[in-house]
Amino acid sequence: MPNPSSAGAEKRPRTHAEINEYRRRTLIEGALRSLAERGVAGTTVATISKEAGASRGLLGHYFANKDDVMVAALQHLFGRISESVRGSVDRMEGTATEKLLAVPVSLFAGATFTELNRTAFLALWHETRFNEKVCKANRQLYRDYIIRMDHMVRAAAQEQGVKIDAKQVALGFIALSDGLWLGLSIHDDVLTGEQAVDLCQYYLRRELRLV
Amino acid sequence: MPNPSSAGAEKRPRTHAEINEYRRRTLIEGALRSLAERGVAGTTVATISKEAGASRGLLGHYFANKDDVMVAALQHLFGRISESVRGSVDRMEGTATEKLLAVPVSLFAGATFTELNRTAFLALWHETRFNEKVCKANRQLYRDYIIRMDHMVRAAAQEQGVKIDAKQVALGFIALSDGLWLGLSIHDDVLTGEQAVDLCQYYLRRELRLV
DNA sequence: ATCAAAAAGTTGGACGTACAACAAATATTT
DNA sequence: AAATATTTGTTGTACGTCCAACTTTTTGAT
Repeated sequence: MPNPSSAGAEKRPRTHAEINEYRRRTLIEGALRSLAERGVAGTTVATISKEAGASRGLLGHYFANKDDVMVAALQHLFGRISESVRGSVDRMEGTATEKLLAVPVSLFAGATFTELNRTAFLALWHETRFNEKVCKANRQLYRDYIIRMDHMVRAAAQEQGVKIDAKQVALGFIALSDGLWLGLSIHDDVLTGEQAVDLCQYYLRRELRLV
Repeated sequence: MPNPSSAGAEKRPRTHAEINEYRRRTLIEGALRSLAERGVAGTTVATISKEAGASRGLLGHYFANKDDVMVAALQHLFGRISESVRGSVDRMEGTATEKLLAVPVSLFAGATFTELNRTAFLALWHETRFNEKVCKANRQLYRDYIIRMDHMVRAAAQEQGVKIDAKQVALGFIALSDGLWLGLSIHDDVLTGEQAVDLCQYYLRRELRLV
């Protein structure tokens, strides 16, 4: 009964290629849901499979072991967020500065800044400390993320005609937004998404001498 | 044989009061070491007890269950860091502004910013999502932390004669430093402790109109 | 001050549960 | 019919909690 809990109405895949893609994806999404709902310690082959609407044994057919599922889950989650941000930034028309300031908006927008994403991300960040493969994957993803932010900051700085250490500003922004992401996921009462966006934009404006 | 791995030379406690304090402390420290070395999923009653130099059954004598150990571990860790920062700030002579700028220095100093502290903290932050008691304890600790930072920011702002939203600045600083704490614990190659201090101080100086 | 009874600290094993990984059998696609 | 997908049962390990036996400290009557 391939009918994962939250996937909703998806027509059943028929060809081997379709099945393969479908199972991989639903198992990964099941892993993320399980991580978000039950945490690292509570996530087992059984919970992942159940969330994915598959049997226990099927996980072994698509992944060598549980650790590999975690790696795929991190890449999937990071990729989803990254694409969402990049998509909404690329789609918009405006100056490099405006695009840079749109990043935090997208980062803390409803579709991205969900309970599932936040909690799963925290779980996988924890996982990086004890799973070498997850750690390596995360390093690579962050390297690319830093480079992308560095480019955006540099373009905006050039546009504003200010000389700044773009790398440093990019790292500061990433640290700030990560802190807000994880902090907010714990203290819903202390800070709203809007405040988080404000703090990030304020930080960037400051660095670009716009305030 | 009450001889915890890393506690070193401590004379064996004799009185019930001493024993009680000693066991509680070493069990909590054992839990933190286990969390840092093995993570949430790898930390069991057996690993905690082993790190503490006690038998498995003893944990049940001092704590109702494993979850309660986690709560105590979070309070212990947070308290240790908090006292370290507060101690080094209170001890120094200087203006309110200088004291505020000393916070990030203390936060990223060798004694506090250790692999053990970082990894254990990340593990316990993850734990907050799935352990109601840990979550509540963390909320209270952060509430106090925010209030303390808010006071320090307010004092520094008054000293500099600038009007700022102290709460907002405090939250921004906490998010930034948390992001750097956790980010750095994952990417040792990207950022040094000095850079983290610079970023935090720069942020605060900016808000105080010192740059 | 002495010393036995009480209290507190401590241990390692037992129990039931649940895990990841494997294997053999069945169903579906090619 | 061959290959691939999928399920269910099995295996050995390890978990948290409980518990009965044992040791050390404390108490209090003398």
